[in-house]
Amino acid sequence: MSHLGYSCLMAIDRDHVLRSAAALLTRRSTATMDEVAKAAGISRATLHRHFAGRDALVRALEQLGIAECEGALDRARPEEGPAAEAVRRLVREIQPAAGLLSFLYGENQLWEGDGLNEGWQRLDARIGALFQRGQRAGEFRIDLSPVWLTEALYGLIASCAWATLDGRVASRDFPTMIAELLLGGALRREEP
Amino acid sequence: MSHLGYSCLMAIDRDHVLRSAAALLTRRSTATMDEVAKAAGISRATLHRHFAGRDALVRALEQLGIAECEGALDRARPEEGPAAEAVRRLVREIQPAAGLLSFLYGENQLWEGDGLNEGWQRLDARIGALFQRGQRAGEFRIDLSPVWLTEALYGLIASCAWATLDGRVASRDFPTMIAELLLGGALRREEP
DNA sequence: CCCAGATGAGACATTGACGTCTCATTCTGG
DNA sequence: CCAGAATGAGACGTCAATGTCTCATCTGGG
Repeated sequence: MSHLGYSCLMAIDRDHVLRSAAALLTRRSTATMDEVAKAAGISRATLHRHFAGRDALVRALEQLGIAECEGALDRARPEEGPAAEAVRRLVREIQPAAGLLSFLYGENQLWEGDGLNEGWQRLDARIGALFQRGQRAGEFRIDLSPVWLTEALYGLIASCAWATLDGRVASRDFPTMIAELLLGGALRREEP
Repeated sequence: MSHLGYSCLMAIDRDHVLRSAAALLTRRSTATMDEVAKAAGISRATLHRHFAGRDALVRALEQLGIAECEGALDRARPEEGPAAEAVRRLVREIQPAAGLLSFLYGENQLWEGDGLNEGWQRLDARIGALFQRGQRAGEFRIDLSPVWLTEALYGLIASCAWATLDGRVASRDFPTMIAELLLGGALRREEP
C-alpha cells in the first residue's frame, strides 16, 4: 500500500523543511521556492514532493503557527492566577514562534479571502477571553476592548520580532518589552 | 523647453494617482499596476508616464508617507507641554496616514537593502526624542527604551489601521485605542 | 545482492506581471 | 481654429517564478 502514501522518513523531514522555511521566510518573506529548498538542504523537486506548491507551503506554515500558538497558550495556563501574570507567561511561551507569526501576519493572502482559517478564530477567542477575565476581575481597564488588546498583542509581537531581527531590541528582552508595554504602558507608575 | 519636462497638469494628477494607489494598496498590497491604474481612473500607459515602474511608485509612496509623518509630527508640536499629551496629539495627527503607513510597514523591499531612506531615520530620531524627553521629565518609565517605544508605536498604528479596515475597531476610536494602550497599558490604574 | 522508494539535477512549458512601443483620439492654450 | 501635449487602448516582447517531467543515482531493508 506504500504507493498511496509516504514513508515515515518523509514525516520527520517534512517538519524540518517546514521549520527551515519558517526561518528563511521570517527574514525574506518573498524568498523563492528555490531558496526555500536550498535553505532546507533539499532540491526543489523534493520540496514539491512535500508541498504541492507555494500556496500549500504557506498554508502548512499557517497550520504550524496556529499549533505553536495553541501550544504556547496551553502552557501559559491562561485561566490560572492573575490575568497579568498569565499574559506574561503567554508572551514568554510565544517568543519562539514570534518570527513565524510576524511572517504570517504580513501574508495578506491568508486574510483577504473569506477562507479565514478557523484556527485563528479559536486563538482570538481564547486570548480575548483572557483579557476579558482580567477586566471582570478588575485587573484590566475596561475602556480598551478585548478585541483591540488581542490585536495589539499580535502587532507588538510582530514589531518586536522584526526589531529583534534587526538588532534594535535584544532577544532576551523580548518578553519584558512586550508584556510590560502591553500591561503597564509607557507612563511611569505612581509611587505607592 | 516643454519637451524636457511635464506640464503643470501632470503635477496635480500625480498627487491624485499617488493617493489612489495608497488607498488601494492599503487594502491589497499585491495589487497589479493594472489595478492601480484603474483605481486612479487612468490607463496603464499614463501610469507609466508618471512613475517609471512599480518600484518607482512604491518609492514615491514611501516619500509621501515620510512627508505625511513629518507633517503630523510638526503639527503635534512634540516639544511642547507634557510628553504624554504630545504623544496623543501625534497619534491623532497621524491617523489619516495610518493606512499608507501600514502598507509601507509590510513592504519588506524598503527595509532589507542597505539603501534605507534617511527620512525614516529622521522620523525615528524625532519620535525617539519625544519619548526620551518624557523619560527625562519623569513622565515615562525608563525600563522601556525610546527605540522600542518608537517601534511599538509603529506596530500599534499598523495593527489598528488593519483592524479598522476589517471593522474590528471603529475608525473614531483609533487615536484613543493607540494612545491609551501605548501610554497607560492594559492594567487598571490605582485610584488616587 | 537486489529492488523499491526517495532524492538530486536539470530540462521544459506555462503563467502572470512588467515595461515598451505605436497610433488614433482628446484636450488645451494661444 | 490649430498645433502641440496628453491620454487611452492595446499589441508586443521580456523575464522571473512556478509547476511538471524525466532520468541517473543513492540508500536501506529483505
